[in-house]
Amino acid sequence: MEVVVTDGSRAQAQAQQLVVAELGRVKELLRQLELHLHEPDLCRGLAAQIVALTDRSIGIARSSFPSAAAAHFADTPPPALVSGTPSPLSDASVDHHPFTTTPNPNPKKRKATARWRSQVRVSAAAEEDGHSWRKYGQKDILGAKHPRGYYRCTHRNTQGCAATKQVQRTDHDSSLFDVVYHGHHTCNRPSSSAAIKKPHAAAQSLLQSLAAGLTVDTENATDCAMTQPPVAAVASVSPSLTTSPVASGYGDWWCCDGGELQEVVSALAAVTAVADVPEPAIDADFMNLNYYFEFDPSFGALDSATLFQ
DNA sequence: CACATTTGACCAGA
DNA sequence: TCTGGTCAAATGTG
Repeated sequence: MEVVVTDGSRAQAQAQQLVVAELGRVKELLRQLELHLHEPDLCRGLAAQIVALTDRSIGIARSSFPSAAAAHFADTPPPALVSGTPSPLSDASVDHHPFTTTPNPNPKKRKATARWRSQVRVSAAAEEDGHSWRKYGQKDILGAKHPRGYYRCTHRNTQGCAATKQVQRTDHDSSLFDVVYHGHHTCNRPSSSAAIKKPHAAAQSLLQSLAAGLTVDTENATDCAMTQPPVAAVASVSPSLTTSPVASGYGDWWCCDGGELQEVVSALAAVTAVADVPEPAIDADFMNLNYYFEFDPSFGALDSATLFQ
């Protein structure tokens, strides 16, 4: 599919037709899905097509009607892999406090977590991520086949490390896990090499290294420059990236693969004060995994003009 | 004995 | 009122 842009209104009209056509196909696929609910394999295939079509439609809408699309998709949940079906990942309580580890006055009250988080989908074999975790809870999640496990860093008490993660088997493939990380590790890991043994750990390491020295050169971001996570900056350039082949955006959620992650980080490095962008341990798994980021609108704007000037 | 996991209860927010 | 995140006592493991 290709949209030839001649002028703004005409291009928008063409895009509108494309979106309508795509949504029509989505509707038809949903009808088929409804008719074949008793056939799991067929359902999975149809669901994958629906996700892919929806992805394209959103991309068209966002590139052609940026303001309207931003408003409409602002609360869209994160996408699943194109090859899979969506899982019920919760975006329940996004904490917008900075990286505080202040004592919690109320022991039963939810603690503040770091404001950035990333999500990776990993195979069972790659679930180990080089960090030491201690499980502190498990919950059955409404609509999900598998319970969600809650983990915090083993060094939480000894070193005050506030990193946590949630691990949940995906509905459509129990050999895959959705892993949502909250906060950064501030603990000293026993072995740094362990962190780069697994592909998504390499991405975590990359982003955390970047976060440590990141200073975004915008007026609005100076207040939290020292601790501003790269994911926020990634999200803040979404208007450009969604119209380029670099990464796909879903409102306040982002998706890219390992190769795209490198491009995003490189683009960030060009407009930030990061002296050296670390080189992650790249392998085939790293490149093939999808990484999801959350957009935090409380961060200052770093627009496309700034990034690609 | 120290540390990790399990699991029911509690709590905040939607 | 319901749901998801966390706590903490009980239990398991080496």
